[in-house]
Amino acid sequence: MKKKITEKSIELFEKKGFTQTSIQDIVDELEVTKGTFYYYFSSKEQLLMAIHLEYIDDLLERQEKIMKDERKSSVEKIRNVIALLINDIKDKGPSGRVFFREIRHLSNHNIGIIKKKRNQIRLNIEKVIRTGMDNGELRPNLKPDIITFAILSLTNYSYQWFKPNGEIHSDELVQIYADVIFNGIMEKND
Amino acid sequence: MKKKITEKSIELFEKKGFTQTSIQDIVDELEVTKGTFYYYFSSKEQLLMAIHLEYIDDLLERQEKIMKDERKSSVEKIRNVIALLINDIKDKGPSGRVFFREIRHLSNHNIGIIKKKRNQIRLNIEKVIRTGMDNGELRPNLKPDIITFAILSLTNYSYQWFKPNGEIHSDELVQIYADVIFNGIMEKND
Amino acid sequence: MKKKITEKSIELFEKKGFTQTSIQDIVDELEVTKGTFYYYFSSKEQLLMAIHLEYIDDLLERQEKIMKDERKSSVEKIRNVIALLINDIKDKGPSGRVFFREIRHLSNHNIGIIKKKRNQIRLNIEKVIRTGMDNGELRPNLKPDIITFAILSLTNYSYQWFKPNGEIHSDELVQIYADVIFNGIMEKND
Amino acid sequence: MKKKITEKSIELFEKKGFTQTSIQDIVDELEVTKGTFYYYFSSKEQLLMAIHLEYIDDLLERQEKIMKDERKSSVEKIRNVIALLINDIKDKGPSGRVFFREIRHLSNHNIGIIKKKRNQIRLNIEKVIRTGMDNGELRPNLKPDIITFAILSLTNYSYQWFKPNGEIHSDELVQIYADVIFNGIMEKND
DNA sequence: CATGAATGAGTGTTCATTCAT
DNA sequence: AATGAATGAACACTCATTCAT
Repeated sequence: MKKKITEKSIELFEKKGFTQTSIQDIVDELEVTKGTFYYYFSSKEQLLMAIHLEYIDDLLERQEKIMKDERKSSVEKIRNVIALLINDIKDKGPSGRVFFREIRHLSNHNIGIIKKKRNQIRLNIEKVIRTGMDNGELRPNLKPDIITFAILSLTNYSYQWFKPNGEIHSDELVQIYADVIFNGIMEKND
Repeated sequence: MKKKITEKSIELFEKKGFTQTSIQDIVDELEVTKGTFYYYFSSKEQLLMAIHLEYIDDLLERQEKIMKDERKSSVEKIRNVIALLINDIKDKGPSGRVFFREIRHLSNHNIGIIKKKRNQIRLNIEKVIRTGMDNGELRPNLKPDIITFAILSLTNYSYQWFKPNGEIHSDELVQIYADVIFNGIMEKND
Repeated sequence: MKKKITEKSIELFEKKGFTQTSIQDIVDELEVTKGTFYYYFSSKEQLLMAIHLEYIDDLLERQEKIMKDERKSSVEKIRNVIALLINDIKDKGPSGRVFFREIRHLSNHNIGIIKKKRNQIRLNIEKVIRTGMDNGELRPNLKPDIITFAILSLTNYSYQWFKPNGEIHSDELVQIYADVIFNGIMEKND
Repeated sequence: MKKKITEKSIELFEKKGFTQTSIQDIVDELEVTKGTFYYYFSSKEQLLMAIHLEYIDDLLERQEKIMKDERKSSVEKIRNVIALLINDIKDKGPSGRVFFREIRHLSNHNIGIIKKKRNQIRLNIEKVIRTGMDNGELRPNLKPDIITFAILSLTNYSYQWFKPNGEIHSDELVQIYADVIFNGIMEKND
């Protein structure tokens, strides 16, 4: 039941937004009553927090698996992380959108917890960029923090427009984005 | 007074979000009454629409001024548009954030109007990319629509993290982002 | 202007009801502002009272003209009064409907004034019925007060369903109603 | 509680009118809160509709019981219907008054539903008049539709003035009204 | 585990009225 | 004679939350 509530909530939060979705809406769709909801969650915010935690913990775990793989070059790791973040939108689209949009409705305390984990993801990318700069895979004059933001912008903003079942496939998008990031769009005349 | 209401609303919408900001909050801060608000705006949504229109119309106008300048190369135009979009966040930060976050609270009809203008901005970028590809400034094998999304991701997502008064100056950010987009981050070994 | 306000108000009060019609609605239709309204009327209720007074005073005056005519029999007078009340709906339909429906929105003091005049109309009918009973025109065993209510029911309720431009003409309605009142509907077997 | 709300609402709607009665007024009198009201009724209009439906359905049902009674002559049926309608005002006075006065505040859709049932009552009377004309109980030259309006005028308008605990008893009123309708008020000279 | 009745604070909105100009 | 800005009290309605059963 807890699982069912979470899933239906994600669906509704994505469609109508957190504030616009009432507990009543959620329990109506599940054909239970409000009492049931409050048996499993102590508040609407706690439900939102659960959704956020599940999303970010899973993502972080999978990212760190990539990061720890010593057989991969820095470039490969970056490419893998881009793939991870883009594919997440394909596979867990609604919860991703909820994650990016509704964090504001958490309490300050909970926002802190989530942001810490989000920062961890960012710092992991920054670190691999630094490594790549040091070992000659990447240009030596980059600002790793800004480059990290550039990568996260590409991936995170894609939830705003990327339709997983649309014309372009997520694998193709990953390839194009990686190509832009690594090679740029300008014609090289040498 | 209409101006004062709009400005205070943008400030509050940015801080607390559209739904979390009540008309009461707005008029309390201005030390007027709700009647005054409704003398100037027929509804809360109409106020939000006014904010959106003002933002997008100004942006579109300035973009088209760049696009029409025949002395500029495609690369220059792209660089100028990146600068335009990034600097907007510096100069009109709060309304930009409201613009990107609260569009959902407009009616479908109004969303349509805004999206049409937003699409125009996107299509203008796409067009200049195509021109650059045709005249040899840009690599010939690009997907202009996706590249456009990449550029918009960089600029639009920056409102999420870029602090205009922080360590990094907006001009510097523009330069780095343009460098990434044009040249990529990978070291060229030739 | 005062006349214009009154007329437009009657029109709107009939269409939407007194409470549902705002001062704003009235002045919008006349393309003036609320200030203008309050220059001519001190309150919304005073406007309603003016409408009521105009209606009832005119009606009462015309009824008393009928009553004082010594050449008319009682039966003729009753028939004339029925015609007067029915035709009023044809000629001054909207204000009649406002009169019958919106009196409740007057203050107690004003309701008293109107009801006094309305009672006068009723008592005038009652008196002519008594006269008719005394002089043998009408059956001697009637209750004049109840008969009066019967007559007023027929005429006053007609505003609820009678459409002046519909199939039946008001003259015909008067004739049928007078026939019912005077002769009844039962077949006489003698 | 639903019953209590309905009853108190009828009482208040009758005293002050639908528009002039706020939900707050209703719940204050019952010493509950607005939330309770909205737990039982989804809107103020829905409450009004419930009142209307209860009134008209009961009336229609009782009328049709009279109409189907084959032992009764047409004249008897008409007399019974007059008694039914008049007594309803005695027994369910307030809801009758609400019924006749506040229908306008229903939505068009709901007005349609109620009017259909109201028309059924009217058509049932019209039919029995036609039968009476055919079988010689009533004068053959009547207009059944207008006569029906006459009867309904007498009964329906009585809510405007008839006080069940006043001088005159409802049985007496029925008798007088039936006498007027059947025999008229004019002295027959034969 | 789950229900359903009830709460109470809050929301956007309306509107008759006032008043300086 | 008319305007337009402003008021403030009221209104229908919403909703997260509580709690006895």
